[in-house]
Amino acid sequence: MDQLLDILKRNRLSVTDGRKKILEMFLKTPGALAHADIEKYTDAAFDRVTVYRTLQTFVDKGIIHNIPTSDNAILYALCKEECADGHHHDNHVHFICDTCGQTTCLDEVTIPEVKLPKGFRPQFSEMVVKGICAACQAKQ
Amino acid sequence: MDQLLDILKRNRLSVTDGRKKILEMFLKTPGALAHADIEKYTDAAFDRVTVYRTLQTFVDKGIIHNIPTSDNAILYALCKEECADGHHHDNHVHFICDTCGQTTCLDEVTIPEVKLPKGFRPQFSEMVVKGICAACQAKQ
DNA sequence: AGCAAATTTGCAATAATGTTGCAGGTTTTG
DNA sequence: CAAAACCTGCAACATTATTGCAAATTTGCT
Ligand SMILES: [Mn+2]
Ligand SMILES: [Mn+2]
Ligand SMILES: [Zn+2]
Ligand SMILES: [Zn+2]
Repeated sequence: MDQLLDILKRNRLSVTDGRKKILEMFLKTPGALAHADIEKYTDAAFDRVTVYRTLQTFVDKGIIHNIPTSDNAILYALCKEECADGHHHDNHVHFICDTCGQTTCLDEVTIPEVKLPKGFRPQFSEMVVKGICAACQAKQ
Repeated sequence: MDQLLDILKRNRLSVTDGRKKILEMFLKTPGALAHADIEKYTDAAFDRVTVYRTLQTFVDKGIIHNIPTSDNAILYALCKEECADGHHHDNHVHFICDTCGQTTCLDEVTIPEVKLPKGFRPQFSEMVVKGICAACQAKQ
């Protein structure tokens, strides 16, 4: 069975055109996507509201995770196998390229633990590194 | 001289009611603030636009820095002495409490370096830890 | 295939958030 | 104190996000 359908079925989601198209986009794209990217790619074939709801559904199901940023953009990227239904395990570093603007999941780079001041109990960490990505570096 | 005036003078900013009030709020607050917090605290005495512009000015001058989040809120917190005019040096970890919602600058906790895949050149890192803060832990 | 139930979508309305130009007001400079 | 520099508030506009509800689609079942 198609990977796309497999993911939707596994998460007990109805298979609809919008979900297929949006999920397809995530499977094809190496980096992260913002709401705006999806609207552009799908050529506004789906209502904005549908895109919002689809992204939220995918996050809830553990199909995609979001990436913290300092500006006001919410970015999303595909989760690996281990995430499921409300339990995310995306403890990898994210890289944002200053040159091309692309955000990459560095799945093989684990977020290091840090020693916190007395009394703080950590549960989950996020780390974003900015700089120049491998692709842009190679073009120099 | 008052700390408040000192900071404004040092950054060659006109001393206005709005800037005094907003800066005062940052000096008093242990955690981070969002635009909405400031509007609430100042009781809408200043126009929204003025608040936006004041925050932007403070960021430009290196008086405050912003903090990455996964949702759509931009948070701001005071910078330490070393930041100035467009050159931020806030390489500390931020902590977001799941219980009280407060975001804290852990100034003494430095963001660790990570080994990136071949070709990636890092320039700047951000790290956010979520969990239960010292204050909330103590109340248990 | 055909039908009923469950789910999803699009539309419209509304809210929240952020940006810009400009005239009038305030602060600074000397 | 006066002129210059700077800052603020208003209005208008733009973008982004949320909600309720009816129509459309998908699913589960015969
Ligand atoms: Mn990721
Ligand atoms: Mn900080
Ligand atoms: Zn790049
Ligand atoms: Zn707390």
